[in-house]
Amino acid sequence: MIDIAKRLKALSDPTRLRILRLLEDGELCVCDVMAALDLPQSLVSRHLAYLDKSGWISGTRKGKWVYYRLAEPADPVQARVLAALRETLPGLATAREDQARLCGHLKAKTDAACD
Amino acid sequence: MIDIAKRLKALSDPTRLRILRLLEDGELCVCDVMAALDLPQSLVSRHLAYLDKSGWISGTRKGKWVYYRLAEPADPVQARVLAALRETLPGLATAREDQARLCGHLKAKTDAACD
DNA sequence: TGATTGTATTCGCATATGCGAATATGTCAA
DNA sequence: TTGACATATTCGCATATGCGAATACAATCA
Repeated sequence: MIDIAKRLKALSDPTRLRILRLLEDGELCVCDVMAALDLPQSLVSRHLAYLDKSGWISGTRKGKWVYYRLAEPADPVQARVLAALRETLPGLATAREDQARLCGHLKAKTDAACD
Repeated sequence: MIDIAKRLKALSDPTRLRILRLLEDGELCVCDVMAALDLPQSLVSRHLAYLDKSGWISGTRKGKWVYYRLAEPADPVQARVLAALRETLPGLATAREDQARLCGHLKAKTDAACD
């Protein structure tokens, strides 16, 4: 019971929901998330660490960068909640703004297209 | 985003998950919940008020008693999370202990059978 | 090696949260 | 009305949380 509560507690913050939303489209490094959310580095790093510790995402270092991606759900609650978020978050205004900022950032960085 | 976060925050506490679990089987008054959880009245009342305000349950007064039941889900996230909890919580040891205490309490109170 | 860039952690402080104890409110019955 | 009972709220305090600023750590490159 405590475990489930702790895992859900990680989602009780808008910033962390925004991060999960972003990672639904694929892995991102910390600086990408910073740009998308327009938040300072230490804050983003802490939120990522929180999501990591609570089992929602996992990060792997590649050179100087640490890339975070969604983790494999560890139990049915987590899997279902993820599905529910996937269904609902993209429609929210905040999520679309984040997406737009991320898009601009990635374009400037890699000159790649974005959706 | 904030709304979803707030709603999920209500689930970030083991006691409130235990309450939701109990109410999955039907409505209960505050004193029933107290007996099932073996927790003091003011604490139980506050947790119930929290779940009520955040849209997970709703209470109606019947004479001296206030009966709480699960609320109708207000959005897909809530509906899916509820389904996930329904699937997972009953298997946990804490939930079964709560259930046993509730059973004893109801038996003493109404002399009815319990499952 | 030192410098630079990306990320993580620590520190300090303001604010939020959780809880028991006490008190208030609400309802009914006599 | 008063008293008894069920529930809600308030108060006070200890603990937890969130955040910016600063600092530490890690990896790459000159």
